[in-house]
Amino acid sequence: MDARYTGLIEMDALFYERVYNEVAQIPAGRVCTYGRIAELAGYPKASREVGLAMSQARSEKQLPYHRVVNKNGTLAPDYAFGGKEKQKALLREEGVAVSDEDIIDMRRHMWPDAPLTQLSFFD
DNA sequence: ACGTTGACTCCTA
DNA sequence: CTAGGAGCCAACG
Repeated sequence: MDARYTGLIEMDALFYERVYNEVAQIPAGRVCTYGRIAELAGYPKASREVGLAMSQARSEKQLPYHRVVNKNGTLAPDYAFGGKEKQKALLREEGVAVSDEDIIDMRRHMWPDAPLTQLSFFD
């Protein structure tokens, strides 16, 4: 445990490793949110750090980080992929429905599946 | 050591 | 739909 950390995260390298591990498991045609990845990595409030991890992952690791989107179903900012069109194209190739307004239908593509208790009785 | 800054999320208005 | 604020926490200057 590195003393310089506030103590909430056990070890940055381990957290990042878990994040990459989870991202790698997102199936093609599905997407996941930063917050959900953070939860799966065992650190529920570190959604921003997941984004940081993505920005640092870059090319060496071959991660499907285009499948990580924010909770509203909107795409990453332009500078991340060199334009939203890039990420949109990647997702559409995999069968993810991205609207022309760059919105993903999260109810349909979210991975893992949302808890059943969240599903409406009237859907 | 401290202020700022994010590939974030949540809540209000 | 937008706008602002708060909470979040590692990274960076």
